[in-house]
Amino acid sequence: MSTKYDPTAVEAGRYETWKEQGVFKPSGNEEAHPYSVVLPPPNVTGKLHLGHAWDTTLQDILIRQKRMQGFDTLWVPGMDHAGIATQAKVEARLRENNVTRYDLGREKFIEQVWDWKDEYASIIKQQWGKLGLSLDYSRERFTLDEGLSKAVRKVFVDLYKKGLIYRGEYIINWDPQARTALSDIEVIHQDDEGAFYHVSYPFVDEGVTYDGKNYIEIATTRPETMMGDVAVAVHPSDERYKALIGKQVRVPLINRDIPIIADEYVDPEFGTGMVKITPAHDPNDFLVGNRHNLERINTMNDDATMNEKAGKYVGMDRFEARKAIVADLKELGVMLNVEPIVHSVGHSERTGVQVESRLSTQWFVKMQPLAAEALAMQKGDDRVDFWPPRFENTFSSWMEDIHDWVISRQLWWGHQIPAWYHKETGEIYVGETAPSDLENWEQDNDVLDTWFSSALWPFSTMGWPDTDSADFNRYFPTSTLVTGYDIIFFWVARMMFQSKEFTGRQPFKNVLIHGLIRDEQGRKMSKSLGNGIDPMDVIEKYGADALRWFLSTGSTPGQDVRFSYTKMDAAWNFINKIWNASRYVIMNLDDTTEAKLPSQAELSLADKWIVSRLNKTIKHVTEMLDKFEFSEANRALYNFIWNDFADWYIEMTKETLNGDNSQAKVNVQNTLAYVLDQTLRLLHPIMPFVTEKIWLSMPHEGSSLVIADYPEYDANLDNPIAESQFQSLVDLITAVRNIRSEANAPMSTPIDLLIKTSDVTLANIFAENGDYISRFAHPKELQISADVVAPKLAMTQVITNAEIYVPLAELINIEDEIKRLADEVKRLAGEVKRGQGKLNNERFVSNAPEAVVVSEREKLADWEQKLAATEARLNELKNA
RNA sequence: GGAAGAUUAGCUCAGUUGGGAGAGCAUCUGCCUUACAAGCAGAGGGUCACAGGUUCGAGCCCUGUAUCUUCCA
Repeated sequence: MSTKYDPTAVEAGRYETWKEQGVFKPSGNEEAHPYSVVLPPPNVTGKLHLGHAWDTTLQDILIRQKRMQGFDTLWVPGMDHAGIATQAKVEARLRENNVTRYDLGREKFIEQVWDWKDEYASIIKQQWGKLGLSLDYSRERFTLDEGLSKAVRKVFVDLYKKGLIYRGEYIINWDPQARTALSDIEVIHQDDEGAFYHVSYPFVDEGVTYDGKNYIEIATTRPETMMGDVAVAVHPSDERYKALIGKQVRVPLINRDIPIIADEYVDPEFGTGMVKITPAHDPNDFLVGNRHNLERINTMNDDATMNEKAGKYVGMDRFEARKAIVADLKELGVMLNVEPIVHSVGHSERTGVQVESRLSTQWFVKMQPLAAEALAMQKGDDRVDFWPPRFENTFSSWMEDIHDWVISRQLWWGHQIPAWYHKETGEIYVGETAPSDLENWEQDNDVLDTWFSSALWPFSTMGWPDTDSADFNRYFPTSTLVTGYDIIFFWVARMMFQSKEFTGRQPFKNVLIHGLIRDEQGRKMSKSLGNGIDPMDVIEKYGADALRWFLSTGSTPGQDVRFSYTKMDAAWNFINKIWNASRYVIMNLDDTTEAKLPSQAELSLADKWIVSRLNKTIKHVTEMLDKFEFSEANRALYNFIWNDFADWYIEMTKETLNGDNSQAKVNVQNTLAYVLDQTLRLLHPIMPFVTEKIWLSMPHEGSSLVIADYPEYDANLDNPIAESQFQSLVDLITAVRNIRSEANAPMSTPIDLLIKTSDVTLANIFAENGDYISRFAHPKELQISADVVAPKLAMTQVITNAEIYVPLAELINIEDEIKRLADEVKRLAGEVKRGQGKLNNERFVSNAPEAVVVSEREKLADWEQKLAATEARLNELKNA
């Protein structure tokens, strides 16, 4: 083994070996409980980023731990076709050669997208391997594969037959670049700089005035939609405008006469309290238009250029048209005021362009009944538990105020809608298979929203709609879904209502929600900022295990985490520590060493102590992982390995291993191997590569840690007495180190060590462990006795039930020592006072739990003893 | 406008039934001790945002305020 941890060497070939061994497949053990996870399918749009690495690492930790614990584990991989995003990428690639998808035609274009898909799918699979994910590739799925497409068709047809899918002309969000409809949640609202254009609309009839003027003032942020104006609305109870209701005003530029109407939708407080109504270009106006039977004038083409309804502006892009219209209004003298404002503007999540509200015919899912079922499910036994629980509010408040879901997309890449229109009669046919007289029908050109298929993922990947399929019966509902809070609406909620509707069950028992990964400055990683970090680069430099350690440490559930190279350094350092501790252990084993714990009778104090500490760590780590508290589990492992095992236990074993007691040596070897073996098992789900590598280099049974048993807590191994006795030893050694440091007396400087104690047990422990004291404190002479007489020129440390003196005639500055002791007395006196204050408080003694009072008494006694001893020594020095 | 989260050491963050404030990094001091100098040993450093309240006891529970972030409208 090299003296430094080299992740490249450790990880090379390991993943391939695991795949060959087939250790990622379910055990198929009928006796075992199943534990299943479906991987959130990454988009085939591109490579995996750090967010994927985080998400999948958490899943792999869970799956690997459960597998080792004997569950029949299944982790299903797969990818998402990501309709709009992937299509946009392929179109962009074509555009480089001045080709559009229309030049190619639908069929040829789709072929190109499949090529793209194959290219990125293979990159993504490589990345999964680099991360070490224990996926069952024999069950890999793709949202567009035959089985999943069948599920999609069945769901569409069933919902249609139940009246939960309908087709109609409504106002929807339109992406004019991708030229497709978008659902509400695919629109990102952001504050943009714009303007309120105040325009005068003159009254048609002579003599009509308001506020002494022959016009009214209308404010709009989107003057380019003026050509579609069909009314002006006021609030019915707005006293200012009551007299105007029913009057006509004339829209400038196109000179259309439109009525002033009353509608409750208008907010009298906002602006002038008058709004122009443009039903074909605004969702609220659309509703107002419906209530008043207003005409819908669509003035734009699907690429957001103006159409013939826009008069002279026809052919202009919407933003050009705005400029031209503003100029013309100024020219006409009807532009009263231009007021710059910052307002919220919708942008397409995928293409980034400003979204248009557009009137068009689309397919919708009627959400109310489905949402109600999902909400009801959450009140029963078959509920989905959110971790942390607050995210259930995110889910339920969205579900409670749900809008119908636009599911048709004017794209080519995706599941084509299983609806056909009769060429002559116009009749609609919806079915899982095409009509038999296909020549008379034309299939709907549109495809379904990608999320329509992702929503079925937990059961469509298990063989549904074949409800007799083995996987569906064995592994559904799944155990845990892991994903980020940013797609609770997009995905989690939709899986929940579709699963409830079609399987009658929860799709997963738990949903673990994590945050986003940010850059060192706390900014979101994005292409435009160029601050994204490729997980493969990180793995290249630090190894997958270090990345996984970082990703599972230092953040609390649901909270964002900042990536930082400092933390990656710390992760690498920790693994290097594990590597070297293991190296030490392995170097010191014999051929006969077994990773088996010797009987209690054969264990030394240090052995009992480390075993007890390990046992507690096992308990804590298991409990924390059961609650998805990865960070807490990792912290316990870190402290155990670095502070307990490496800093203390290993250092102590050097005494025995270099000694001449061969039986003691064998026991220590076995204990070392046992503790390391157990520790590697605990670590394996988190850092699979390095643990496997080390484990295979030491005495072991079995072919791989992947399928080895996970450690279990054993109450018999808890040893509070050993822990407390060992602690005395640690306190003693620390005290001497402290004195050496204070007195600038390094280990090479010889000292004498005088321990004064009347505690016989303690004196025995120190005497029995004299070798350790020698090793760590290097005393020239060691004296342990109840009647030690300390010379004046000695430094003092007081520990529980003992006083420690180190005579240092040449090195000691008596004034400094007096000051140090005086400070110590002050500190101890404060502790004693605090303890007494508590215990003298009758209400504390009677109200606090018995255990707390007892521990408070013990602590006070300890402080009092230390105070008395320190004070005595201080007076001794002062009076001498 | 509604909701959620955050505010703890110089920096990044833990702190899970309320019972003496922690880690990593950074800083200071001393050590090449036969696993690791990317290491070891020792040390310093915090009115737990602010103001009230509940309690024998509050970083933790309640109310309000401030600042920042996110989601929704």
